Amino acid sequence: MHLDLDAFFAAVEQRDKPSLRGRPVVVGGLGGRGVVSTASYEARVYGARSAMPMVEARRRCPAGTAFLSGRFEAYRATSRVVMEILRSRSPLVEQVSVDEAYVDLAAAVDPPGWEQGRLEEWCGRLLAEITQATGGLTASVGVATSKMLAKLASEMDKPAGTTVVRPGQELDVLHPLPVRAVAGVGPATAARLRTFGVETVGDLARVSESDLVAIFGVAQGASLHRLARADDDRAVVVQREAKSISSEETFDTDVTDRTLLEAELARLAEGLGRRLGASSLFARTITVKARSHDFTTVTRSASLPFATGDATVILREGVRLLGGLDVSQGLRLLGLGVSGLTGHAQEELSLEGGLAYPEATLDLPDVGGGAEPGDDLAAAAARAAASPLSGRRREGWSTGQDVVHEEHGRGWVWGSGLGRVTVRFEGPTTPPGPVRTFSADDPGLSAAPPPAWVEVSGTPS
DNA sequence: TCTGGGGTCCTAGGACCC
DNA sequence: TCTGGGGTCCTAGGACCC
Repeated sequence: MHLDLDAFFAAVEQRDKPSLRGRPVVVGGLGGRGVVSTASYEARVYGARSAMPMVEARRRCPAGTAFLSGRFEAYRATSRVVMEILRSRSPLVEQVSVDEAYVDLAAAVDPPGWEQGRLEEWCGRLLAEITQATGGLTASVGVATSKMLAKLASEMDKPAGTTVVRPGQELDVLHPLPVRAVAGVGPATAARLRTFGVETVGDLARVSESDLVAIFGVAQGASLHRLARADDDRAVVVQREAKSISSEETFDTDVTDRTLLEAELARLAEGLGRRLGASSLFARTITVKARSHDFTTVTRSASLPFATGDATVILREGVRLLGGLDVSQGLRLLGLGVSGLTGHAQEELSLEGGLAYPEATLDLPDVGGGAEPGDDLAAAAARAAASPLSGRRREGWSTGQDVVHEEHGRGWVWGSGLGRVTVRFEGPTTPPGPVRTFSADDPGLSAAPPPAWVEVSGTPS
């Protein structure tokens, strides 16, 4: 079963503010460059749609339309109520977004059969309970033999409708639909298919798999071939772990000033650090995203040799990455993201023998783990190899990297034999210069200018 | 006043390792 | 007579979804 809450954001607003009931309501970004998140059914009459620029929605909707920026905490709270009801029916609930979920009815506590009428009645009771528990919101559901068909079914009788596609009916329902109905077919794929004369899912089903693979690649080609036949065995997955966290901001007017851009990065990094902390996650890869006045978008990313949850580390890397971009024409959007998420900061892993970070804050040259501005880096790297901590193994060793990490004069030692040492440093100070990497025996190491910070790493031998 | 924000997955090339 | 094959990781961009 697929369940979709009807005009969700707008419906919550109308529930909480009686004066909005029966009136057009548009929820979305109210700034100059905002777009519509949700339009109530009254606003859809005038052509307001999700993803439409807000100015366009304002042009179309009559006086008396409410334009709102949204109250996400209220939406999340209402969503939780609905998801709890779904989980009371089956343990296998996959929440796709705040307003959408799949439920595996085969795993239900009291699974309804396919008999005519009984299934519809079961869904009717579910929808009634949702409406009652949420203070009047409605949802639409679709039930079928696969995720794809269930989702298509849920869209067929909106709002507050139930649609069942029974076994054997799949292709009769699917094949007349436009190709856009297939999961993974968006505007670009639909346009390419049209050049081959493929308009409907039925047309798509007549294209050979080898042709589709030749045109769209292995993954998408094979997927199109199967989905066009209603061959969809994707499982209902209860919860997936996050792979990335990001935050971005579109400016009301394009920004050229690097000081302003870096201030924005600081704001974004703060938020990311907070969100990482809230979920006890740490990230290795930092990504900066920049969109220009002409809407071209570039990303720059870099992977740290360690995982971090620290906003200042994320910010420092973000500023460095932004430094490599040309902002002279102005940016309309700036974003910052982290990925390569793990549940443990490598800094916090303990060493065999009971030596644990951060208690092991030591004078760097003594442990041989790093160097300070002005140090002879080649000598420091050599000392690292000769460190008394050499030979210790870090618990949970997995990557074979990051033996020693030093930052701002504090040594973080992850002991190991150092078979080969590389010194990576960033300099000079503000703004951060480029990061350069040297191997220990590189003569350029001694000749390099004093760095702002140094990171020494090696490969365990 | 053209085009948000938060995600996932895929592809492709290059570096690097054995 | 120049230079294989398999694999992983990293980076950048694009398509797609809600």
